[in-house]
Amino acid sequence: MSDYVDHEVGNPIAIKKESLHDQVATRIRDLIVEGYLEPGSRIDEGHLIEQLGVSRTPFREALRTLAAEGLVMVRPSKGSVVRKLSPEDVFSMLEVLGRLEQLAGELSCERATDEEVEALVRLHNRMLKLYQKRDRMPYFKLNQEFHTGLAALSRNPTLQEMQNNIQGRLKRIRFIGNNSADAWAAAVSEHENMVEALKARDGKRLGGIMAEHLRKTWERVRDSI
Amino acid sequence: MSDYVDHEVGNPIAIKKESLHDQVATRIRDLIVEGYLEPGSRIDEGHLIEQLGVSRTPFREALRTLAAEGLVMVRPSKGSVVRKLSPEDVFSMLEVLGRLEQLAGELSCERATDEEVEALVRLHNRMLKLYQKRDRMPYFKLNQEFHTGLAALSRNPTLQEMQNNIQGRLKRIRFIGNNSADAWAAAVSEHENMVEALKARDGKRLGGIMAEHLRKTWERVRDSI
DNA sequence: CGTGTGTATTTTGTATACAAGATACACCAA
DNA sequence: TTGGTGTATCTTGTATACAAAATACACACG
Repeated sequence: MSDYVDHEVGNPIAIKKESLHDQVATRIRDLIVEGYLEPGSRIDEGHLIEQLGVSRTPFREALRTLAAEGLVMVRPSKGSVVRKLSPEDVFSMLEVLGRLEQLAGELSCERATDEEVEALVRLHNRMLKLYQKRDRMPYFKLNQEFHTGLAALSRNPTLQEMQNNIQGRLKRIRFIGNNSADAWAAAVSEHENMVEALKARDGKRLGGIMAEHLRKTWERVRDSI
Repeated sequence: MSDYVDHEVGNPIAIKKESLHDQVATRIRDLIVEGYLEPGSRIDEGHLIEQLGVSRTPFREALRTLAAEGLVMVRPSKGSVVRKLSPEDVFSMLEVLGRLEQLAGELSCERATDEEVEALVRLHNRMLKLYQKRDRMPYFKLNQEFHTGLAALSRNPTLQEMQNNIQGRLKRIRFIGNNSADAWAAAVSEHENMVEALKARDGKRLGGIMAEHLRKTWERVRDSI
């Protein structure tokens, strides 16, 4: 989740000291997303703390927050495993995510400033360029940013947090989900529609597009699970 | 969040050994909900571990999960505080919760068995009896159960998890928010409508009622924040 | 051979120790 | 008095030590 740790936001002077705990959590999150830690596999504490060069205390604390985020499972006295997502899990996440982004779409149209809308349009244009070059990885990253960005325009912190959480859990799946050329093209065209609706500030329409987009996302990833 | 800790569900033989960590987390959660730990106040580690009779290790792990759940804020090197909800926070949570329960309503009508529907109706009837006696506290508890129960009928674990998380954060607010007699009556009547729609398996209608119910909940609690 | 039982080894859970940082406070100077 | 500086004290962060499980494994017995 958004992990309520105060990071002195908006203070450029204060040097940010991230606790080992946080660093470790971020690190493991990455390891999971990038597939170095396989879903279902045990997390070898002894091995990892050696690799990371930290003691068990911050490491285990990190595991606890990752458990609360739903990325790992802690089995009492039996160690932790990277959580494995069943197709049903993924489906349920996309079902919820669809509604959340639908709401985000509706609210953004009401609450975003013109500047924010423009910024998102520019982001979209960068995505288009990447699509033309079929530059998958950077496209993927910007895509995440686009969805996060839209959620931010909703001015609803809870919505952002929940969206962020689900997105985090799905990242790995989508990361490997090498959707076909067709699917990619379809997704891009859906994004076109989003941007149009957002510019027109047509919340209902944008919401509908978001819901539909996520519904189709399921079809695009279902086979890669 | 649902705190991915394996509790050997569905195994009546295995004696459940809850780790200190989990017990402490539950305990602190209760302390927060019941108001023994005030929002905004610092969590005195030294004092609490003494009261609880545990060492710092499991205690601090518990704090981490509570932070991830959004109940506590950890300020690096400065200790933790019980998270304080601004009216905007509460509003944003209800905004999201409204959508989630709307979805829950829609899905339940499609996916619940007749038995499950009947069980929820019975729960509703018990609530009615409590309402007639104006027995606030037990009513409140059953109300939570009702909403949780409806979410369960959606067969969507992610939805249940998110709903549970938000409900947990709001518990304290709604707990103290002693709505007026009118407000209570209105809520009861809304519940009547829910049950009707559920029995008729009219998902769209139930969804609408849920969304509206949560919107009105905001009006019912806004002043008690 | 397979199965079970007891023991050794590893892993996990919790407590404690130590270090580093933050806070409180007293004392001095203007 | 007020403001600032240095020191003492208390809190927090991290590492380690110890205890309790769980797992692996070897050996005996059927």
